[in-house]
Amino acid sequence: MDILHATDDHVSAADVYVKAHRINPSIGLTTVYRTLEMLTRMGIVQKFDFGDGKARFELVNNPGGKKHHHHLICLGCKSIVDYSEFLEDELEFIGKTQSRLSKKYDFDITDHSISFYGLCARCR
Amino acid sequence: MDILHATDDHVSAADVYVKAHRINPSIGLTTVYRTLEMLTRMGIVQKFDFGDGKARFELVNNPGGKKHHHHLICLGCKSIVDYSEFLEDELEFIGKTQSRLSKKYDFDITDHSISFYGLCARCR
DNA sequence: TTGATAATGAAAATCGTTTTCAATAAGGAA
DNA sequence: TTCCTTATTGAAAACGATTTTCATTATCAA
Repeated sequence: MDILHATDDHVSAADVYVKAHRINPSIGLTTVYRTLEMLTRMGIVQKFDFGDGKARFELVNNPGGKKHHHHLICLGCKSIVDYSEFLEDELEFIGKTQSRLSKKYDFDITDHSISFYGLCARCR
Repeated sequence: MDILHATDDHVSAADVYVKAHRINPSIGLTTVYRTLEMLTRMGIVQKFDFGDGKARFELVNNPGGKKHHHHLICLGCKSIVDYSEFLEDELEFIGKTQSRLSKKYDFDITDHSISFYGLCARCR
């Protein structure tokens, strides 16, 4: 958790492993996977899938830090930008849509994600 | 493409392979992957990642069929519901947000995806 | 018909992730 | 403390989706 806390990035299991291993070389990759899975199940960590074959992890509500946000994904270099602006509009739209969908499809909706895809300045 | 056209589902490469193989047993899995990748690059097929480890494919603008839609994903059984209702609200919200994000982050945004997560009736 | 190039499938390689398993650590009861 | 049961750990193996390699087969223009 210190490691997750110390970085803004969306880290992969391997990223965490490298950092953890640097601190304590006796830590194995398996433990990193197990711990990330547990933290995810506990709701402390959120697991993302950006489609590049490896999962990314991020602390939920990194205290004093990250809050609700979404992603802007560059299809060129696969870089990811977090954004958390314009959430008022989102709140309104999502709230409305979610309640309509819940009703119509009899789903108990607990979460959502919005991603925008495109090309960043460097990849254009 | 006939195979993709004949199903509403989000099929995996293996799904396509099984169906293709049934029609012509000389078709290999490699070719299925290669073809799906090509169609995706051509913009004819869209590749999705629902976080269950395998990619799903779907025809873009399945003529007379699928149009712009998003997904409702059950965290229990991993089933996926397409929805294409309430797009007027979405259009407004997405359009506004997209143009703001484009400007702020200097991104050339070409696409977006919205996913809702929760539990379907059977998994509750 | 020929020859160069493209497309194909089988098998091997890759890579992220999960499982197995033997070794070690923890923790409670005696 | 000592003993015993259970939990945690990491290395190595297994796994599964996808990609790469490579030799074979099609394609097609000259």
